[in-house]
Amino acid sequence: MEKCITTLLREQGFKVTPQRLAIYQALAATKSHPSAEMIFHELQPVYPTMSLATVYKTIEILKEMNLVQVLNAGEDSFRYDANTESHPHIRCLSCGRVDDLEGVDESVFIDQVAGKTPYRLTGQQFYFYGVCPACQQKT
Amino acid sequence: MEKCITTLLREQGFKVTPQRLAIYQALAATKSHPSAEMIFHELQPVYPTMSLATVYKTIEILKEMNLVQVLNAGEDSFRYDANTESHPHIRCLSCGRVDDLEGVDESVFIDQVAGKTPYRLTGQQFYFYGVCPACQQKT
DNA sequence: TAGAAACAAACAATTGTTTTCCTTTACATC
DNA sequence: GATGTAAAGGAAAACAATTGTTTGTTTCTA
Repeated sequence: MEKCITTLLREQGFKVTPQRLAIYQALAATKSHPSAEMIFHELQPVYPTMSLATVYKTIEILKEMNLVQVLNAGEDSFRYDANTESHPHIRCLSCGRVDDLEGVDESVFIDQVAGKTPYRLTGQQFYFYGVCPACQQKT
Repeated sequence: MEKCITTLLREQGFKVTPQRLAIYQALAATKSHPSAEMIFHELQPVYPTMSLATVYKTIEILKEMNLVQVLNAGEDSFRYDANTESHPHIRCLSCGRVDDLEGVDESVFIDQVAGKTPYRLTGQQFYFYGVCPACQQKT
């Protein structure tokens, strides 16, 4: 995996730097869909000189290379996902966590839409909102 | 319709002002899902003293009263819709317009998700992306 | 290992949105 | 209809997320 991203960066003419590897690996290693801020704080202890701007710029590159997708789950900041496959997400309105929705087949729904709209479809994002199991217990 | 929103405002203890009526009606009269900025510019000629802050404050109230819903179609600003029913939207990646998706039945998909997730579902947003008919012709 | 190209970090600028604070307005009561 | 008061409007400043710009540093080729 590390070899992969290293190679990919080189192929696209980007330099391979520890910061870029760290940011990508932080994203690839979690399912928590962190924001730029969250990545920054996670890496801060290991890379004390890392700046938020570097996180944003690296994500920009990863986005360009199709190694991350951007989520916009109705919050005031973006979240990022190293799983670039289109898949639905769900956000807990109580604690704010964002999870993948597993085992859901969206293709039928997408096909239906593709057949009905005059647009030429290129992608989609599905966001569900609710209360996660942990927060349900709290109440 | 106008009587309706006037009454609703009063019932909730809000004052009825020309600005509030104008903002709600601008939203109710269009299917273009305008942003705060767009509403502001539309009303500017009629209410020269109207400020962007008033637009935001009024939208906040309308949101609270469930008279508008907020869209977050992956742009850098929010859009608003006086149709508060949950329904899928599609955005043109070329010109930026946001349309409703008509005649699409999302209930089967939602039911599927409700059955699979441990979350207690409260809502959802579906965003599709593509190229609108007008922009397809341009290319 | 030298040197050019690309980079990271600090800092500043932008942009959408919210807050502040003072003036004006809506509206219940007289 | 006049009036008092709480709420609303407006301008500007504040804010927060993100994006440029600059400058010294690092990577990697030759």
